[in-house]
Amino acid sequence: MPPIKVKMLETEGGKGGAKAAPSKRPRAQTRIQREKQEVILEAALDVFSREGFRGATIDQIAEAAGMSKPNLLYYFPRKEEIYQRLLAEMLDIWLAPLREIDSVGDPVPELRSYLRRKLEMSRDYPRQSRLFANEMLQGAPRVLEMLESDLKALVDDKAKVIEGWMDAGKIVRTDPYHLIFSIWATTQHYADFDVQVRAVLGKDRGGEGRFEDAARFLENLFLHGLLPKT
Amino acid sequence: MPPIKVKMLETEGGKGGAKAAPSKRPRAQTRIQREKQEVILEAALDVFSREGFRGATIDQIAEAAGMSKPNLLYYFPRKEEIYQRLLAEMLDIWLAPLREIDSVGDPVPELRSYLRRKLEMSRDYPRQSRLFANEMLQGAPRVLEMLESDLKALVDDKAKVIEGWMDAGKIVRTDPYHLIFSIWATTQHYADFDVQVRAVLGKDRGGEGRFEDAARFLENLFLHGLLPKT
DNA sequence: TAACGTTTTTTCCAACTGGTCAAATTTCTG
DNA sequence: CAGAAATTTGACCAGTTGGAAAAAACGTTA
Repeated sequence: MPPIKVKMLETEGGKGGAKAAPSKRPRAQTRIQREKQEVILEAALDVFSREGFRGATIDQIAEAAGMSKPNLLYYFPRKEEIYQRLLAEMLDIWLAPLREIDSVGDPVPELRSYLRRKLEMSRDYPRQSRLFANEMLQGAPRVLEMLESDLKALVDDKAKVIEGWMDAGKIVRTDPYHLIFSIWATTQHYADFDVQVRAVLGKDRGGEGRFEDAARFLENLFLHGLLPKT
Repeated sequence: MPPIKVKMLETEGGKGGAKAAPSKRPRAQTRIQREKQEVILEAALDVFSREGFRGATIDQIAEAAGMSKPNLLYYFPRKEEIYQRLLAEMLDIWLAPLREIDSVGDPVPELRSYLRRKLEMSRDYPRQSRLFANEMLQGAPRVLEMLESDLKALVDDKAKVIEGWMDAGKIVRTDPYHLIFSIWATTQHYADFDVQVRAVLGKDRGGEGRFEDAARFLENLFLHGLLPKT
């Protein structure tokens, strides 16, 4: 499956320093270039995921990256470019777990591992989750197209897989789309609403253990629900 | 229970036009004052819920409210004030459903109606939900305190109610906190990630009917889970 | 080490930002 | 209707913003 594309403004394919060498010949990327770009993206993820696109400033990002604003702009000539790059990178890893859902597998281990993987993503990549959430809140101006095409296609596909499980009587007949939504919602909640979760759980239960608790809870919820088996 | 307080910068208690009448006597609010403030808050909700605090500009809000920037500032001298007012108003209605959960009731209708009410809020007040989500993504700088005190207390209380149900064998023994989180997450998802939901469901299923479908699905999920009763 | 390409810094700019202020206009009240 | 109070407007301001330009500093390699 091809990597997800956010309409990108030609992110400086590798001219060797954005503004240099007009039409001479595309040089390979320097070590410094790779490193600094990494640092910048890292810092930008921090800022964008907190403030959203409009709320974030190049100065903030530059400061977080430990360099001057013009220096940063040397590597990424536009704010928009950094953001879109992060978004695209993000969407790719973010949807990987869903892609892995396999029709041949049994639903129980399959769903269980999907839940777990999504929860692990929330634990290990919370900023990416928040970046995406921010974009959604703004109405997804930059990814709407891809949601309607790529994402929809992917979910349609997996919904069919789930329906297959229902046909085989392996799981209860229900709406596969809303099932997927609820898995997204419950797992991403731990990244996007992390502050709230910690605040409510309090000092004692708000530590790393919360993810284990959440995993156990969600597994039970999705498999058995709340009512005792009569 | 007292209304939730966000530390507010004295939102102009009613001096009758923010800058007027220094120390004369607090006049009652004019009709125009009430009306315009309403219009402004309405417009501000639109903008803040999309762009977040930093991303929103007074100009945008003024334009959406159909007035000039200085005119808007006549009613709310600070951007921060508008935002905090919205936040406080919002938290109050937002938590109402949770407050209503009753210990004497039976868990099934009680949880069912909580789910429904929360989902209705997502349908009827999506902007408020997104406003709150935006605040959470930013790390809840303005409401963290109240989350740690008021909200925690409220959830602690309701968690006890739920535990009572477990003790009585009415529902399966599980973590009441994560149960509440998952109800929040699943229901608010339909407001916060509305674009995504619509995009994935497509034109045909993305209409208003999606809330009925979601309600049915969530009810089943929370009560019975996915595995067929053996 | 000289020459060249890369990286960084300094300076600058026009547009936008939140907000002020006084004057002009409108609305209300007696 | 007159006068006072409330509302609206236009001009303005200092600080911030995204970004351009050019020069200075640095690194590499012939």
